[in-house]
Amino acid sequence: MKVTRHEVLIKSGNVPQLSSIISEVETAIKTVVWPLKSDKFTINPTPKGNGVKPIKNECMDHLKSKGWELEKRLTIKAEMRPGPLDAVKMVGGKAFALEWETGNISSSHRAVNKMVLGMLERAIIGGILILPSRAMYNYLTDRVGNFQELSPYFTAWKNFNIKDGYLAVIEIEHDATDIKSPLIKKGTDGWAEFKK
Amino acid sequence: MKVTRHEVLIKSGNVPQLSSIISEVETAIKTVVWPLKSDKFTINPTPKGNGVKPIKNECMDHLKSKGWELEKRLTIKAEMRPGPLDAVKMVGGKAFALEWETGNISSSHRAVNKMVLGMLERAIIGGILILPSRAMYNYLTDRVGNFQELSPYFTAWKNFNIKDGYLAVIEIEHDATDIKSPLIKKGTDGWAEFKK
DNA sequence: TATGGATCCATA
DNA sequence: TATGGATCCATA
Repeated sequence: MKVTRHEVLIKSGNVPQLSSIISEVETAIKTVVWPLKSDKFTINPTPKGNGVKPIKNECMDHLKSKGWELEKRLTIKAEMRPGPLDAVKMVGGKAFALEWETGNISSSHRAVNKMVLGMLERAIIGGILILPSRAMYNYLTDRVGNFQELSPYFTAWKNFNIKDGYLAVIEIEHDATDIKSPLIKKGTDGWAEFKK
Repeated sequence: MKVTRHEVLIKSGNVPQLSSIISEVETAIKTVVWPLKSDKFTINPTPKGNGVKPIKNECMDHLKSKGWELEKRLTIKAEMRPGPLDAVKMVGGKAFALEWETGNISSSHRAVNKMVLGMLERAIIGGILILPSRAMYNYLTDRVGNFQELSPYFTAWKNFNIKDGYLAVIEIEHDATDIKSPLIKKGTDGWAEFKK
């Protein structure tokens, strides 16, 4: 998998180990391949043909090996019963959050809103959201989050006044297309195939 | 239908005819009944049993009679191909937006983000989002937008610095429950077909 | 019960 | 093709 864009929405004050966090995340993205055991990510270019759930697994495994905690629950606000974040790294006593968006595009809005809220409440020091490019989106489950569709909203999120924090959105894309590459199965079947 | 809460997120500067807009919207909400032709909204209290699509129709019809334009497309930003807003009223040469949320809760995040963006870009002078209460939500399609689940994010949206504008979220609820009231019919989106 | 999906629909 | 939605799933 390759990184095609890295858009910074908020960067201010002091964020411990920021450059190594960014480096770890981008390196982890590049470890993601398809089919499994191959040396790059080759997607079957069937429109809306591929499921999304298993795609992020190798990235998360790599981050875990670098000290990130997976499926970590953080208390963002007292009245929220928080769902887990995909990955969290503790840096200088503070939490840095990573989300690899595989839900609907509207869910991407919630993901960014949650990271902003977390920074305002000082529950996290920063966050990164990973989204497919529009080119990749065309081969995935209809209406999943994608960089292009979220991008008009970037100017709004840039308005937040955060003292110390970092917020970015990373666009990813397959390395190649091949009609002979297996479709990523949808639903729980895809997960089962990944685990074999 | 009744209005159970009206939470103001942004109120600043000058918004033409604001009090009459609020009054029209709240009056329109109260015209919504179920079953049709009855005098109040009586919901069948089957958990997740009722569809959401037809609920807002009477409210929109009432607003249309008060000069609101329905399913109106506004250019929020140049690079967006905008979807329609549920209802828009022109006041003092400016557009005031109304959305009655019937999608997934994550879609409610997008709806508010869009109104904030519209105010920052000065494409709209204000906006109101209408959401079911948690009590009503329990009888509707699973995971639809609801006031309680969105409320932890209100503090984030209150941070925006808008010169002239109004942004609010209104919570609505059925007037009564009755197991003999007809279920509101569901469509075939999402997993509905898959299940068959 | 609560939260974050994962999927397909309708329509301009 | 692009956008907003509507529906049910998985799991703590």
